[in-house]
Amino acid sequence: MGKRQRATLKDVAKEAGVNFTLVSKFLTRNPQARMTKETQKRIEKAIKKLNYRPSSSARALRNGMSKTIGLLSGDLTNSYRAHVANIALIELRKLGYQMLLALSEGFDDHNAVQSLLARDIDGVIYIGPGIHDWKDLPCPVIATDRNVAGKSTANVDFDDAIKEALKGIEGEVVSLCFDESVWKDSVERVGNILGLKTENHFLPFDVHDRLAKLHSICKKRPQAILINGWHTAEMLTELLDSEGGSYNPKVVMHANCTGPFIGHKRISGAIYSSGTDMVKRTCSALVEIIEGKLSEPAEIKIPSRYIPSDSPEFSNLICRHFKLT
Amino acid sequence: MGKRQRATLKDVAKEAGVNFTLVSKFLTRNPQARMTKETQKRIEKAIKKLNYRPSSSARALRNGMSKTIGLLSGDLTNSYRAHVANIALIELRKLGYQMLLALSEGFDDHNAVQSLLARDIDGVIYIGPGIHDWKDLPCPVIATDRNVAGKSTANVDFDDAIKEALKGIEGEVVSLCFDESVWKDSVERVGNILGLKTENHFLPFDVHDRLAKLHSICKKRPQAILINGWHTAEMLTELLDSEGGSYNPKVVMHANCTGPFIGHKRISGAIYSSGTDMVKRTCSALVEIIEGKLSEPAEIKIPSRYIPSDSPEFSNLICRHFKLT
DNA sequence: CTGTTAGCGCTTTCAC
DNA sequence: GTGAAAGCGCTAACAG
Repeated sequence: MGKRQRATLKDVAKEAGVNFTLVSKFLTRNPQARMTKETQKRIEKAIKKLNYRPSSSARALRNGMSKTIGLLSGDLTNSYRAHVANIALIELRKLGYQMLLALSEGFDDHNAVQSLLARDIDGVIYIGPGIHDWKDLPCPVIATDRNVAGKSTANVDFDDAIKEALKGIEGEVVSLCFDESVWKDSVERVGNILGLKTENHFLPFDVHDRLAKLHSICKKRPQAILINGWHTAEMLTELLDSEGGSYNPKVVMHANCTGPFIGHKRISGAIYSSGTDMVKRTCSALVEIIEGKLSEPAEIKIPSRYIPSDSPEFSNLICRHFKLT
Repeated sequence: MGKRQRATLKDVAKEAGVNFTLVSKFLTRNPQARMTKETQKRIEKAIKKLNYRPSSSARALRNGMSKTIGLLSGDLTNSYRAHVANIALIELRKLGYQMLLALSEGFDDHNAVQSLLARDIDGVIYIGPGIHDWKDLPCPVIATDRNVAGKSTANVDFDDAIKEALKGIEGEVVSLCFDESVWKDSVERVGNILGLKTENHFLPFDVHDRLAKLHSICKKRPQAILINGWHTAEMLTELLDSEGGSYNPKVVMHANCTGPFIGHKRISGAIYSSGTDMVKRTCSALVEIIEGKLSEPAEIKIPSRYIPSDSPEFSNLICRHFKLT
């Protein structure tokens, strides 16, 4: 099966009684050929009649670009990633690009990268969990929440928000994040400026190990705990609860989404940045790079700010369902 | 910028000192050209050295197929769809196909269909919410949980399971589903066989309206309520709870996933079918159709069976996190 | 304003 | 065993 026999340019041209290149020029709005209204009409009619659609393969071959962007992601079962994919898809379509999906397996990007390279993608958005192969991708890449030499990034600018969050803190500050996040650098920078003792811990991916890590951190009783990663924030607040209120650090988390989790009394505030905005800007920056309007590597900064939990704005982040804001 | 300058067949051929068609034959394992080991070695080396990757656009153009399948889906924010997309992606890759994603907007498939058609996809998997344009897709299509004239489908075979679920029922049976589901037909068929009075109601998509619908149904006090759609099952059980136990119908729901919702005491049992299996078979059937190994339209039947809530097996379906089984 | 031509990278007969 | 040549559908220079 499968022999579509779609109409081609030549079919359309024959139908319209013109040369097929003229049809091409019509389609691409080539200014070199402003044909008579009469001709245009005929071409339009022929296109409609034959239900003609240009072959993207032929165009890709000819133009050297496929108007397709690869989303290199981890498991979509993770609702954060599903949201990102969703927004990216909509945004890319607006920009005239298709989205090809590829999933890393565990932390291994290798196969996913290969499957993307096998197609002639014009660029890659990286929201995967891995850290290796993707640096070698022979096309523009933009990654979120991580620093990568020579590649474009879209990172939240945490500095001012963290500074605000740490106001009034004088004791020890512990920060928690995954090791690819720019969060750690930000906490360090701000800690230096404020003259605070900060300590960063990378979170094990395994939930069991992570809980153990949280336990050991709580034992040291830091005055403030900064968390990048809402799942971990949930775990921490549950842990603090189970200890019965004897230890009450200032807990600040990063939120670029709404969720039920944020409602927890243990959280003193959120460092808020817009997840939707991040994805949108990631998409548009990538497209601009591809189209030569922006030079690579680009460094997109997503603004953030501190929202204390007693501010009315905070309640906007509380919502029964997880959702990027 | 984008000028990749990837190596082509000719580059490889020059490097290996052979004709470029020979390289092509090497790549495609063309039996017509079983070259000397020596030549093979040289070609292999050249490919590696130049980091050659075939141009999929050129191949697509030449071969008339792109080895790409479109997933026409609704919003991925819905975790059921995200799971399906996830599994489909993995499955399709195993089968040598890429996945292009397109999202319907609301119930409108139009733009999504167009964006898919614009690319030279070989086939479409339909898990969208819409009902219109997709019938006209000029390529093999397989849809899940709905009947469509002339197109392939992968539907759960509910009959036996429903028969089992209705054992012992003598009063009125009400069935609930979305209007595209094959669930309704199955309930009708089984009702006829068992000589039961069955009544089907289509569920409004809007949650508010749906709740009203459930209210009106409960007023009539049917002896059994069959639900296809776990979200609605949740709503119903909550509703029954709020009525304080005065009305206790036999509630049976369809489950092709695990979830916390199933734990509810109100549910007498689940009609179980494997969601993962459904997606996998959908993918492989579509690929077989595309490759001419299966004639279209294919009708895939996914088995199901009734699992009463007091059976030990039922507890396997109860899980904190939603997941396709 | 419209047509001619070359060629993107690849596969596939068909010769040698 | 290997190579020559045609052509998939399209675009863009270049002629007319």
